Amino acid sequence: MRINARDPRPIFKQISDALRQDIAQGALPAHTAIPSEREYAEQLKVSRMTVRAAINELVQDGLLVRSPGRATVVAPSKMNKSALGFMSFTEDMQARGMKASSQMLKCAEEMADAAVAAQLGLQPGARVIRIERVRLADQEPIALESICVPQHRFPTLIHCDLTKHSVYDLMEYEFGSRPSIADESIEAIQLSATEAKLLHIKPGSCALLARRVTRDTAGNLIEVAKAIYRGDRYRMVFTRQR
Amino acid sequence: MRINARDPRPIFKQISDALRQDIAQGALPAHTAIPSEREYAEQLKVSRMTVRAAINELVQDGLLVRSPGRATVVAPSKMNKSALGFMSFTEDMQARGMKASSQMLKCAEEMADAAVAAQLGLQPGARVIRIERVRLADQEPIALESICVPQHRFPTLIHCDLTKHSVYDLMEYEFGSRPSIADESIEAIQLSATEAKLLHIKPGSCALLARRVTRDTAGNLIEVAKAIYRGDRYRMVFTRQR
DNA sequence: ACAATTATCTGGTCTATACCAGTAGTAGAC
DNA sequence: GTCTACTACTGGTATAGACCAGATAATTGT
Repeated sequence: MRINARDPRPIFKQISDALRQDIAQGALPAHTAIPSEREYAEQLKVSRMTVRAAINELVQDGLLVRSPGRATVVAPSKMNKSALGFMSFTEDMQARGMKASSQMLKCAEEMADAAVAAQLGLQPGARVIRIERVRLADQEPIALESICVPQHRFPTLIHCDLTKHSVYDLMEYEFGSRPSIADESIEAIQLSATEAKLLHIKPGSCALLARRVTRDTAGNLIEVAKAIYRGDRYRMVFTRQR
Repeated sequence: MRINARDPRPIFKQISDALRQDIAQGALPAHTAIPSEREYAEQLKVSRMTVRAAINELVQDGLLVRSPGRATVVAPSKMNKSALGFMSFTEDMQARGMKASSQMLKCAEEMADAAVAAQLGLQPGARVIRIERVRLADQEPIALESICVPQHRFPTLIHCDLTKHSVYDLMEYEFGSRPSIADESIEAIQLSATEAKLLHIKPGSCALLARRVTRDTAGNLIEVAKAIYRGDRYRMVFTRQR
């Protein structure tokens, strides 16, 4: 490896790119200790701070792990995967080895109220599709779900067979809009009489209220969702990284 | 703002924390240009590279945006919710513009029970440090928190001043173990009489129960935490990507 | 009044050096 | 042999300076 002065990339970028490639190609397997920062600096005839800038980039990306006093080593590949990800109810239950089904409460076009319009970036009164369902896992009611999507983006969604396909699958494969990133909030609430009845439990029981605003890969706002999960049957799990 | 030489945090961290707080509290609204790196350096009597390190952290977190030739500005608020990534209670409250404090219930070394030992990858009976606190936001009790860390990795943690520094900061800067990735689960529960009393609300009220197992950047298991948040005062927010 | 130049800002990169706190191997004391 | 003290390493932090390219504002020349 050598530094090329005519390369338009900054020096630290040349170093980090070369290192990144070595790791990707397996020339540096997991747990391998890379040469020390001072060694790199001397060998490449650059300052140690420049080498550090290069290594910092890869540490940030989770490809390298620093061990003060010891060395910097290539991260095990399991750490390289960003494990956080959100799922539709269908996927969620599938991951738990249960079968998801639904009981439709409402599926209709309507005018967006002010709150929903704002969350979806629409004019108040724009047309949206609202789908309300009781969600079941292995035939047992687990959650109440209400989702709202802009009508102009998914015009024929109300005519699709929602018992056969998950809404997310339809969004992606029928309308070319893949859910990609979501802002979510979770709080603990007490169930009202109506909600409790639909979930077959006592009014006043505890439940999780999850709200979600979803964007597709292009950054379009595609869904606002509200879901109420039985506190006695559902635990939400996820992975966070910082 | 001033640099405190007796603060265990490195200088760049003191600067970035102060800036982060200013942004969270609205002292620096979105699109505000912050002073130039050279200005900060001169005013705080530190090197420009140190200021850069602090600003880099916030740019990384999406709180600041650099504009070469112009200035560094506060990111628009929709971007700057330090959304993805997990946080300590202290950071969480800081992000909401509130002041975190604690009321210590327990801080002691003890034997790990089977469950905790398994989660931390220790032998049953290994020594752990348990810290139980009531967490307050702006003097109001919000959460009950119980964390458990392996004694061998943070041997002197019980002697640290936990009122001055967050446990995560101490882990990172006193013991060189930066929390990096966490498996978390959330459920809705009813408060017991004891819990309700500590939180100053009625027994049987709804609450969020969050459990967390945390690893540091090197992949070591460093913490199991359990936190109970008042349902009427706390909403957990985060961003998911898939 | 307008356009072109210049001076002075900004962040981006880089150097060379320094000291610290840990880790680990080794040489010497016992 | 075993233990301790030393030493040579590691990455972590910090300094003070330097030059670059792009953006901007001030100063020119016309």
